[in-house]
Amino acid sequence: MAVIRRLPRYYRYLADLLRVDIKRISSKELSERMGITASQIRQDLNCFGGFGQQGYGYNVETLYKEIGKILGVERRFTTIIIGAGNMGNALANYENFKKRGFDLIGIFDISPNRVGQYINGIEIMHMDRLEEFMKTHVVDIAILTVPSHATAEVAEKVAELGVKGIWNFSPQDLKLSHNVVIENVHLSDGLAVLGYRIKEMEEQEQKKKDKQN
Amino acid sequence: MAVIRRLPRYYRYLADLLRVDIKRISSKELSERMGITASQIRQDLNCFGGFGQQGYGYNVETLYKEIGKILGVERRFTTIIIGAGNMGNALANYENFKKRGFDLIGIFDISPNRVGQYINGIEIMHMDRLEEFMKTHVVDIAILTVPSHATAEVAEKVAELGVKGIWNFSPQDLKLSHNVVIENVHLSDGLAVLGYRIKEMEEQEQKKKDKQN
DNA sequence: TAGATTGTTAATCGATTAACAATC
DNA sequence: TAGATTGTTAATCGATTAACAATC
Repeated sequence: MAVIRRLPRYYRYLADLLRVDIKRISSKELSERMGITASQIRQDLNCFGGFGQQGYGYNVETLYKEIGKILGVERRFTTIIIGAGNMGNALANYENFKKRGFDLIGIFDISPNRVGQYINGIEIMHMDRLEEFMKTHVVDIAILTVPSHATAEVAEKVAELGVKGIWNFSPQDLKLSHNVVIENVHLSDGLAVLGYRIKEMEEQEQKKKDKQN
Repeated sequence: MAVIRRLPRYYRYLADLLRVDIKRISSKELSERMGITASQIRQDLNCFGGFGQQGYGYNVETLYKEIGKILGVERRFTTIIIGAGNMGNALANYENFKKRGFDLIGIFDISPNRVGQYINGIEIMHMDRLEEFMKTHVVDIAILTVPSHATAEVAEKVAELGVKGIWNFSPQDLKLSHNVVIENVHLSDGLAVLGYRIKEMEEQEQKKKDKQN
C-alpha cells in the first residue's frame, strides 16, 4: 500500500519527462529528481513487473503507460458530488479529474438556493432525487462535501445504494460496514501539521541564535 | 513524524468525546473507537509525556488540551491565499481554519475579473501588490491554489519574501532552497488511489464469484 | 567486449505490537 | 488490598536501503 500511494507521484514525474521529450531515464536520475533513493524506485517498480532494461534504464513512455494501467487510468469511473458548497463547487470545476478518468454525472444538495442551478453544465439536484438517480445510473464514486454532522448519514445511504468508493472531505472519519472503499481527505489535519512544523522550525532557529550569543 | 501526523486525528476524537461529555478514557476504549491498537496510543502519547494515570486512563479534557499545545493550537498563524479560483474560494470560506488558529489576511490573483471582489470580507488584491503587502504584514503561511505552471514561480517569490510555510494545492511538487516548510496536498493523487482500490476490490469480488461457479 | 543499470537478495532501519512491571 | 491501566522495554513486523550478480 505504501508503494501504491507513491504511484501517482511517479506517474506525475513521468508525465513531466514526456512533456520535455525525455525518452529514457535511469533509476538514479529519477531518484535525484524525485528526492528518493534509486533503490526504492527499482524496488517499487519491480512490485509490478520488470519494466526496465539492464544497462539502459527505463523507457519513459512505456513506464508511464504501465503505471497508468496499474492505477486504472484507462478505466473510467462515474462520480457524483454530494454537497454543492464551496468545496463541492471547486471539485466540480476541476477539469483534471475528467482527464484522469473520473466523470462527474450528478451533483446533489438540499439547499433550495442551490438546487436547480448548474455547475459546469450539470444541474444540482435535490437529495430527494438521489435514490432514484442511483437506481437508474451506475455510480462508482460519491464525493462527500457535506457538513460533518450530515456525513455519516449520507455515507450510509450511498453505500446502501451501491456506491463502490467514497471520497470524504468532511473532518469526520467514516466507518462503514458495507464493502466500500473510503478515502478520507481531512484537509485541516494537513494544515495542523503544517502549523506544527513551522512552530518546530522556529524553535530550532531560536536555539541556533541562543547558541551564537 | 508518523506520530505527528496522527495527532490531529487524536485531537478530533478527543473533541468528539468532550462534546458528548465523556470525562475519561482508557487507551483500550479509544483504540476501539479509532481502529488502532491500544499499544500504539500509549506509545504515541508517551512521545510527548505521561498524560495518563495508571489504573484510571486519560482525562479527556487534559489530554485534549495537551495535544492542542503540541500542535500549536493556541498559537495563531496568519495566512494568505494566492489564486482566487474555485479552490482558493473554497478555502477562503472554510470557517474551521479560523477556529484552528489560522487567520486569513489577504487574497491575491491576477485575473482582472477577480481583483477587487470580496471573498468572506477580504478584498482580492492583484499580485502586483503582493510584495508590498508582505513587507508590511507578517505572513506565516501562503496557501497556493494557482495553476500548476505558475506554482514554482509564486512559491519562490513568497519564500523570498519570508513566508514560513507553504500549503500547496497544485499537482506540481515544490522544491525550495529556502528554509520553508512545505505541505503538498495533491488531491488528485488521492482520487487515483481511490480508483486503484476500487479496481482491486472489484477484481477480488470477481475471483470470489469465479470460485463459486 | 566493457560499461551501465537493472532485478533481486540481504542488511538495516524504523514503526508497530506484545508483554509486563510499576503504580494509581 | 485488588483491579485496572499506564509507561516502558522487548519482540515483531514491514519498509527502506545497500549490495551485487545478471544482463542488456
